[in-house]
Amino acid sequence: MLAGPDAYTGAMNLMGPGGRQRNLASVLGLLHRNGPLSRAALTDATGLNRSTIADLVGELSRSGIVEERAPDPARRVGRPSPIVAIDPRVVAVAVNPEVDAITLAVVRLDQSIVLRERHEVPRAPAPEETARLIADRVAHWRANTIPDAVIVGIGLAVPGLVRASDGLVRDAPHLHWRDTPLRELVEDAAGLPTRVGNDASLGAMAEHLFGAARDVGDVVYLNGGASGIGGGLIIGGIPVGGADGYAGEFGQNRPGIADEGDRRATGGVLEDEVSRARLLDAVGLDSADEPTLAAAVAAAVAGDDPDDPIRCEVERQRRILATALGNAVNVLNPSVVVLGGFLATLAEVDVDDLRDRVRGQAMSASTETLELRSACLAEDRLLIGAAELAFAGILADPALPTGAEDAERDLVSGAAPSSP
Amino acid sequence: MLAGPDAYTGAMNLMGPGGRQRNLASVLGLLHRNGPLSRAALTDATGLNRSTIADLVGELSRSGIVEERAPDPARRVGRPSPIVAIDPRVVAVAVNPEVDAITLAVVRLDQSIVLRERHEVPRAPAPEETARLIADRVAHWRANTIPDAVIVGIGLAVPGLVRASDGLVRDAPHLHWRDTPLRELVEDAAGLPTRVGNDASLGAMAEHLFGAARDVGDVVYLNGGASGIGGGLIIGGIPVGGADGYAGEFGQNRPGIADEGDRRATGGVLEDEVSRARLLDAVGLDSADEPTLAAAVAAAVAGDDPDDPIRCEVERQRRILATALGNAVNVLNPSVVVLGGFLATLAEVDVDDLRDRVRGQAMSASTETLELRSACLAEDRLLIGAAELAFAGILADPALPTGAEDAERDLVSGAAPSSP
DNA sequence: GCGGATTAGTTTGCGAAGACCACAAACTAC
DNA sequence: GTAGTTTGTGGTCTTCGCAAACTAATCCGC
Repeated sequence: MLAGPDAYTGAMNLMGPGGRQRNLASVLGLLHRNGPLSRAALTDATGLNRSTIADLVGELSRSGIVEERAPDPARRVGRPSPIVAIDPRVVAVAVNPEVDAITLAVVRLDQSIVLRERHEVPRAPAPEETARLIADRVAHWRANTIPDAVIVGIGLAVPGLVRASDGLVRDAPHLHWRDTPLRELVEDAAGLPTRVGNDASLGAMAEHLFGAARDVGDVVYLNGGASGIGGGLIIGGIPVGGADGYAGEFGQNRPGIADEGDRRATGGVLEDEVSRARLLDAVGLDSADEPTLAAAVAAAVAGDDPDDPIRCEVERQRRILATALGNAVNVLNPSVVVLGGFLATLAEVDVDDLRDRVRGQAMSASTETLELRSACLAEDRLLIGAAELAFAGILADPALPTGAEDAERDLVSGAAPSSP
Repeated sequence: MLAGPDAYTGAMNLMGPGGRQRNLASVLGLLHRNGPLSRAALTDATGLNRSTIADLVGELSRSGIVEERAPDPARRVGRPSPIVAIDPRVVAVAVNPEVDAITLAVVRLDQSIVLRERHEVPRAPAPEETARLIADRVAHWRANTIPDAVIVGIGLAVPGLVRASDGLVRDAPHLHWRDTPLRELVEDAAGLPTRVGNDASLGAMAEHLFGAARDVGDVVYLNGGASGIGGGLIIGGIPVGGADGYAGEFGQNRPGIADEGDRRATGGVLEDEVSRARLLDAVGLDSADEPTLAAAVAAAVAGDDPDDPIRCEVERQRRILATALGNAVNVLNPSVVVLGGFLATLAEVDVDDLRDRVRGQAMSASTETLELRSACLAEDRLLIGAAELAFAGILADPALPTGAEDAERDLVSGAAPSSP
């Protein structure tokens, strides 16, 4: 594009993300987080002018990112306002590779999950294998399952340390991945913009946006899984990665252990002391899903034998967990702590008691308004979090091309989707 | 203000802080953080157009917030660019009440300290006393010392828990203040916009902006004082307060203590185990300033007696400190940890060794790029932090009236400052 | 069921703000 | 001095959001 001396090149405003982009993002963000809203509601929420909202919605609609529906059967006086909703065709691919399986999903920008596939693998999958599987499945879906979808990108939730800047998996011990350029691998294989994140951090983001900590600005999230304890932080409404994206590794912390008799592991590392394996051991099971474990724990605690070994182990783990949470609360002053996995099981034995214990270990002021909650998105959590990574781009700058415009244009002109 | 049917009420853009305000703030922020810059440098740094920078600087200049100087004797080819600097008349009042004294200062928006006064008090000052002193001194300065200064507000650094939302001092144990509406008290007494913050958090902000962690986005700051250990966080370049503003209280944490023999206090609270008092005790002094203490510690460590009690105590505290730092690093993945007060003394015994110890206690990836640094702003730190609090308003929205315009107008018109 | 009240979409014009351009100014290097 | 470079300046143009006036669609009271 040659720009003559008098041509106004426009388009690129060097001011950076400002003005228009910002407003588009705020409208789209509202729809993304809150679900469908009337134009009137958008006007209210953004504080923008009616005409401006009309214009913004028009632009998003023309880009194929949102669609307008007839107003709800109005229950109020006045002219009914059309409902603006996210176009269901805008989706992301979410992937969660684990030791025993790779889970893939297609997640809509409106946060609903279109499809989910679990591919069992005999042993920990190699990165290349994972990339290939993703590419295959994406191609297959595009051709068959969701031909009219616009896939804006791929998000991966990896159980391990991930460098945020370039999607390099530094160390995922259970997958035996070390310094794996996963983002590059997947991007090359599937030909779609790809982002990689730590599973627990993405879980935190999902719980913050759509789960137990919805609309809460300062959240500490801790998840207890079979392989350890991971976590994530939301501070001031923003997911925290730290300098390299490794933030949130509560599992490696060494909390104080008040009673030396409570110590089981030599290092005093949280995830060695508070662990699902020890809990299973006490319960006398080799493996169990979370409800089974929870039931066994609940039964032991409900019994009246104060020396019940299950009960003792639960109490021991709760004591140490309380100290770890107290430390986190002192430093971060969150308003909600969300617990997932077996940590939720541990907490639910008696949430109020655990809260009191945390209060005993942290400053009173910080714990006054503190709430402990159990995570609530279950198996969708990581997929929603991973999708969120893929959506980050379009949410930050909805004007950026994603392919949705083309689909829209094709639709409008009645032509077949452009694929040479 | 009546707005006729065709009057453009303008001024308030419901878009919130956008466009103009943003650009003014970014120019002013650059000057505030970097010191004087040429207009060309501003153009570069902001990415804005030359003409836009001219306009913005013009507006700031007309408001009396910045001034333009003749270009530096140019050393480069091309037309020299005028230097834009912050007007030295724009100041804030910074206050740091302590048990034995109240320190007040007048700090320029360019971060230089115009004057500092230390008012010794026989016993912990009452809040009302503090407010009255501030009001008196401000009145005095206005009349005598700095008649042409424009005081944009008052910032207080309080050693205790401060609720960020309303400047309520929840608990400042050494001052015996509890649930004291300090912001209100000072605002009423002095008639100036007032902000209150925790001393350590403000120290963190100062070190981040102008000190040891300058230009570093993710910082953990820990300060060891006579009364305990306080701290502050900078995450993604933003000072972190948490839900209520109490974040950063590392001193109340309970880190793991690997060797039970290292335990001195029953609770295992960091600031009971790692404390200046215990260090002084080991050194055999009743009280000492930091250099004296540091010298004694250095001497003991330099000696070749491995059983030297000072050396042992230092090593013990370093072991526990390392665990506490490891915990913080795991959770926050900062790129720099800044240590102040006696914690700097402890660290400086052997910084590399302490770093290695932290590495041993935290995940390797997070500590790869980790740096431990000593704080460097000394006694100015809290005052600069407090002033920053007072400047927050003008920095966020330079267009907001501060009184600087009036001073400028008076100056230009040659009239005496308006004071009825 | 009809007119007023209410709420919200639509259209039009305006003003703010920043980008680009052409030109002038000020300096260095040769 | 002249050429080349960098930067300030002023004018024009585009974008974007707002206000105002109008219109549309609903509810409500009588």
